[in-house]
Amino acid sequence: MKEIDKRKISDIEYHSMRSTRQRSIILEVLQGTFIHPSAGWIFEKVKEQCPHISLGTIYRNLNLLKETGHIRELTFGKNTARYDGNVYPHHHIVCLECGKLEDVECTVSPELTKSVEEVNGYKVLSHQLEFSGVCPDCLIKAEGKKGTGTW
Amino acid sequence: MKEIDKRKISDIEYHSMRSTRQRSIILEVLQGTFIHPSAGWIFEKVKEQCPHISLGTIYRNLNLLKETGHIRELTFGKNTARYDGNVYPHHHIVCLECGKLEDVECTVSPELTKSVEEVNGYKVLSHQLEFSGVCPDCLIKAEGKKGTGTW
DNA sequence: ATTAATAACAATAATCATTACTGTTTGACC
DNA sequence: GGTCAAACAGTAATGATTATTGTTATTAAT
Repeated sequence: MKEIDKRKISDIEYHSMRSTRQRSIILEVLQGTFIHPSAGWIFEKVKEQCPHISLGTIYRNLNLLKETGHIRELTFGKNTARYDGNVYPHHHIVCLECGKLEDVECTVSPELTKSVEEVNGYKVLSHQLEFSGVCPDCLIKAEGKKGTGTW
Repeated sequence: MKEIDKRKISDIEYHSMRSTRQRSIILEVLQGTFIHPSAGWIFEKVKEQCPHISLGTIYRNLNLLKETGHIRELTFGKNTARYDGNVYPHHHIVCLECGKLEDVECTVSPELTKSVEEVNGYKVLSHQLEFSGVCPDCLIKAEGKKGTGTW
């Protein structure tokens, strides 16, 4: 087997994927937003640069990028899956009113994981902490409505 | 408004639901298992006592029971929803090999929630901590396979 | 540079959990 | 027992995601 010079190839290629225009645009779009978009949103956005792309391509590439560790897939409750270009470990909070999904800076103590492994006997590979509530914008709207008595 | 004598009516009735045979059986089945079953599993189980029940009734009642706080709905990743008759606050761990879903005894510190409220400005209403890994049974199976070199 | 092999593509059909609809039955209250 | 809304069974519809098919484009070797 021939030795590969890793310096010459892009991150995507190193992960044994071809470098395609569609794939690059999808990754760029996802890394250029903070809204943790859905596959549909990404589809619309990528179409601006690549009008003939199909939804299947979006899904196929999101799965590939997820498997190679370039992006994260977030599945919150029964809602449609959303994607995160930030793979640095972090958690999320979702607004129950408007569906907004934001990052949360906090850490689950490693002792907690260790205790779960001891008590339940599992090998713990990952954990996910999800908060849900009402975002500042929706809190203000609710306050306004209360004041005018429109509900 | 007439005063209701809460002692005379069941918990379900107090929550402004009729007491129906189907609904009672669904709740009983769910409270009588620890496996956190899916709607389909509940459907099969309830059919033993109620052969003509339809899947729509299962879903409609699971949603009603959830909304009235009798049960919890667990949505783990993209998997099908699973239900928990234990509404006492607790968290879960899922086995990535066999899909088993078990309870975990641990608490997320209230300070964490408070800090999220302060930093992100949300009113936090709930949180969910989900571990994933490999359960003891599947760990043993994997060990066995390694030994015999069958993979 | 040409070409062969194959990964990725667009378009579309299929899947599957869940929800909505329709006409019928049943429980709660008088 | 009669009334009537709620709940039912059965089934059709929905919608996100996945699979399929034939075509195109990228890589790597000649």
